[in-house]
Amino acid sequence: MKELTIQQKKVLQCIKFYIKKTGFPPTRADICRELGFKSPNAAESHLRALEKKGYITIENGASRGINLTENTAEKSQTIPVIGLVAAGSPTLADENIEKHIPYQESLFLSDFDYFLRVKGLSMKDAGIMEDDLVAIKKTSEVRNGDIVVARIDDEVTLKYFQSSGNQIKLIPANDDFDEIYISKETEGFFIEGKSVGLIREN
Amino acid sequence: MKELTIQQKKVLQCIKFYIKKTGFPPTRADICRELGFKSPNAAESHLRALEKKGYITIENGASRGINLTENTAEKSQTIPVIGLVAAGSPTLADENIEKHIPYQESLFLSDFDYFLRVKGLSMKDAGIMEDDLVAIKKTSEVRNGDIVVARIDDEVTLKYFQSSGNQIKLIPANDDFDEIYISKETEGFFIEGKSVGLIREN
DNA sequence: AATTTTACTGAATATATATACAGTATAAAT
DNA sequence: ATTTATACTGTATATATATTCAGTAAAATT
Repeated sequence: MKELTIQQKKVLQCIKFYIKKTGFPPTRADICRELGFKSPNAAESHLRALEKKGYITIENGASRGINLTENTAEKSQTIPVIGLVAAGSPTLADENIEKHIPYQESLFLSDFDYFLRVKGLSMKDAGIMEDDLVAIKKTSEVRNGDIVVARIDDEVTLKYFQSSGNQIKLIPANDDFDEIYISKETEGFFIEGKSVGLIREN
Repeated sequence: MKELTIQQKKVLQCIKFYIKKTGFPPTRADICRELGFKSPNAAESHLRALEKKGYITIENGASRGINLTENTAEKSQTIPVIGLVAAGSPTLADENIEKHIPYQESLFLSDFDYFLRVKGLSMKDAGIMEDDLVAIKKTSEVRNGDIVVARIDDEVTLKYFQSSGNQIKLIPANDDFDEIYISKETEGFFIEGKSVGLIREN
């Protein structure tokens, strides 16, 4: 999608805020009032620019006929929370789902698939504490230094990822825990995904 | 909340559907078209009934000025993110607001007023890292062990709170930092609020 | 039995609103 | 170098829209 100018961003923010506040979109005059414009045509032309760039649609002739595009409006959804149990993989199967919590798409910088409820303190020095919810993006494409969800047979752990050649090192962020060395081809070894965010509910 | 008649339910559903479809509320004429009424006053009086029963609010004089009540539509809101700068208190003044992020009411167990962007590692051992967003509830009622936002003159810090008698101890969660001892009556000392949650965006 | 609420039609109207037109000026793209 | 996009002010206007008033009629409430 085409980039917006600073003023266009302001107008778009203004529309979002107005809808949140009132429940319906602003008129040209409302936008002028909010942003200090003195002519309704200032708002009009910004709206047409936003329309042209695909951020909104405008129903011609309708009052307040502004509609935020799907990309523009943050949709609220629910996302599952999965318990990190010693035996049992974090799948999206019903029996593993602790609960669903609401979230906004743009909460984190990257999108993600589920929350993992952390047990234990093996990633303490990375600021990941017991009962934290780690946002996990399901992917096997991980890079050195990523915090990953690794499965070894039925055991699931959250660790730093470090690979060199054929060997993978899973490094805890806590001196009380040991590093795990494993070969890429090991039967039952699998990278479930990586951490892209965290929520602490206390 | 007072019960709705079948027709009133139809009108309410019509409004919800129209908003979902178009992004903005219907006019009286729109409702008539959708439900087959021949007079705009049919819609008008239904709207006033819905308003009277608390399902919607109507902004008088505004076109499409229909707003679904909180009970009627669960709205998502935005909450400000405030930078924790060495000099300058975390107020909700515009100049301190980094950005707004969307959130759902039930994201954390407690409600809160703003997010504080963490600078430095003074609370590292509590799992609070640089650039984390700490959810702050504005209150001066804090208990020993709470993580609080304390202001001393223009300096704002995030620390564990510990009080005994008239003396307050502000304890970092990092051995590299020193504890702060202060009297309750100290001029310029103030508890801004306490941490009730955390978000890490990486 | 009397009153209020619901559920409309139909007509009228003040005003809220989108939108076009005429300008000015600067920045960006071709 | 010329065109296009950005970023407005200011005026004007057709029409989209809320809203009031006058009725009719059945159902629910008091």
